[in-house]
Amino acid sequence: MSQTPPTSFVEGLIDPTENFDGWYVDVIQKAELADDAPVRGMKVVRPYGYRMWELMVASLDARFKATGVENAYFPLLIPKSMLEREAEHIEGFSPEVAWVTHGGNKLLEEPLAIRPTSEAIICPIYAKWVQSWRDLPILLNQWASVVRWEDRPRAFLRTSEFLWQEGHTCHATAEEARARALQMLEVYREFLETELAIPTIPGVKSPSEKFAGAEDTYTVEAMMGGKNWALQAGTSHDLSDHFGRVFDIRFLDREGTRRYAFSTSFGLSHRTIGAMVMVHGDASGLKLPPRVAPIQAIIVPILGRKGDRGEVLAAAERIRETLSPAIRVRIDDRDDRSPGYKFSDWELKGVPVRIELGPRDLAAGQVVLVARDTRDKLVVPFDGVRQAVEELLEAIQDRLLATARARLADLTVNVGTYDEMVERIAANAGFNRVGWCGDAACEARVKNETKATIRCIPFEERARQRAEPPAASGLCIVCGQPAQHEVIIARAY
RNA sequence: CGGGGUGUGGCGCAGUCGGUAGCGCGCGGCGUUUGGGACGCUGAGGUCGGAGGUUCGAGUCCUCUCACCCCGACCA
Repeated sequence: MSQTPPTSFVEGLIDPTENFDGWYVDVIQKAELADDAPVRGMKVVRPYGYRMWELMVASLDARFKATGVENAYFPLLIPKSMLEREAEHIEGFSPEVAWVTHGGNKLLEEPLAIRPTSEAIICPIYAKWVQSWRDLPILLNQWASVVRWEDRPRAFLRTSEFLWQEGHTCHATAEEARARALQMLEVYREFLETELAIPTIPGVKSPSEKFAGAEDTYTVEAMMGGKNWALQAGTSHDLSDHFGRVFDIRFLDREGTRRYAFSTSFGLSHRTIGAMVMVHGDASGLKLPPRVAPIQAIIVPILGRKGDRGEVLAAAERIRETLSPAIRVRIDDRDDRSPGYKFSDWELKGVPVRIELGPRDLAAGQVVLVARDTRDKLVVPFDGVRQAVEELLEAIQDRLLATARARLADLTVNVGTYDEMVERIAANAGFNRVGWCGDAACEARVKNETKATIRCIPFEERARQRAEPPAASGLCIVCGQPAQHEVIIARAY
C-alpha cells in the first residue's frame, strides 16, 4: 500500500509525457470516441463521443435560447457566385472549399459550394427578410456540419467535415452588433468553464488572424495539456456592415433613412471534444468532466464465489436504481472480464466515479467509490450512496477546473525579451504574454521564426491599458518600439 | 503541394537464399476463475494494397500504380 502507485493502469496506451500527439490519437481510438472513415480527413464519431456532443449541444443550446437566439436551418449548398460576393471572405475560404459540380449525371451550370460556413447563404436570405427597423434584430443559430478540405486532419481538432453550431445575427446599429458578438463570446467562455472545466483567455484577434470579412474577431483561447499549445475553443465575429453592404441587407430606420444592417456570426465546434481530451486526460486515458460525461458513474460488481453472484448483482441493480436517472449510471456486468480489466477500461474512458461492489461490501452493507482524477477511495454505506456520488461528481468537476485554471495561470508568463520567448516556444513552455507594437511585420516575423502566433489581445489587458501602460517591458517584443497591445503568443493546434 | 515512411487475418507485427503464409492480441465454444488488464482446452478467420513482368515456382526480384501515415506551407 505504501508503494508509489503506477501512473497508468492502462496497458498499451502511448505515454503522453513522451509522445503527446501519439497519445491523443491512441486514446481517441481506444476510448471509442471516433474512428477513421473511407474519405481522408473525415471521421466517424462513435456513440461514446457523440453522447458527449449531445450533452454539450443541450447545455449550450439552452444558453443561446436564454439570450433570445432561435434555431433554424439553412441549406448545405451555396451557389458559387453567392459565395464569391464578399472578396475577403472567399479569398479566406477558397483553398478549402469542396464543390458539387454534378446533379445526377448532368453537369451543373453553376458549381455549388458545400458550405465552409454559412454567411454567404444566410445573408442574402436576411436581405429578403429585412425591410424595416421593426424586422431587427434577427437572432438565429443552426446546428449543422460544414466542410473544409483539410490537408492535415486530426480527429476532432481539424477534420474535413465537422459538427458545430453557427449563430448569425443581424442588427440596426453597429453598437448592438458588437455587443451581441461580445455577449456570445461570454456565453462560450462561461459554457467551457462550467460544463467542460476548460478555462480560457478571452480576447480579440489581431487583424491578420481575424475571420475573413470580419471587422473584429473575438476568441476564447484554451491551453491544451502535454505541449501546452493553444486551441481556439470558440469564436464570435463582429461583421459590422461589411456583409450587409455586400449582400444588400437594407432597412428603413425610425427616421425613414435607408441603412445597411450590421451582423455577427459565432461558432463552436466539436473540436471541444478534442479539447477535453487534451486538457484533462492523463496516462490512463480520458478524464471527463462529470457534467458532460456520457457515463458519470460505473458500477463494477466483483463477482466472487458462485453462491454470491446473484446477491452481488441484485445489490448492484438496487444501487443503480437509487442513482438513476439523476445520475448517468451503468452496471458493468460483463461476465468474461476480470475486475482489473474493467477498472482500467472505464478509466480509459474517463468515467468520473467508479462504484465497486463485492462480497465483502455486500456483507458490510457498503460500496467503495473511486474518483477517476485522484483515485481516492471512499467507503459509503448503501443508504448514503446517492448523496455521496452527487457530492463526488461535483467535487471532481471543481477539481478538474481548478487544476486546469492553475495550469493556465502558471504557464502564462510575462516575457520580456525576444530570445526568451523563442526559447519558451521551442520548449513548449506555455503562453507568452508580451508587448506588441501593432505592426503586422513583427507578428509575421514571430510566426516565420517560431511557428507561434498571436492568439489574442486579452480583454483584461485591454481594460488595463486604459489606466496604465502595457505590462512586461512596455515595448514590442520584436522591434522594441513602444507596445500598443499586450498579447498572448503561443503555438496552436 | 514539397520531404520521409508504411502497405501480410479485425489490430500489432515476423517472414532468412524465391520453394506448403506464421506469431501475439483480439474473436467463437467449453470449463475453471474474479478486490488493478486471469487461465486451460478447442475452433474460426488470408485473392500478402492493385496491375503487369521475370521464373518451373513470387509475400519475397523488376516496372508501373493506388492508398494511408508522419514532417513542413494553410485552418473552427
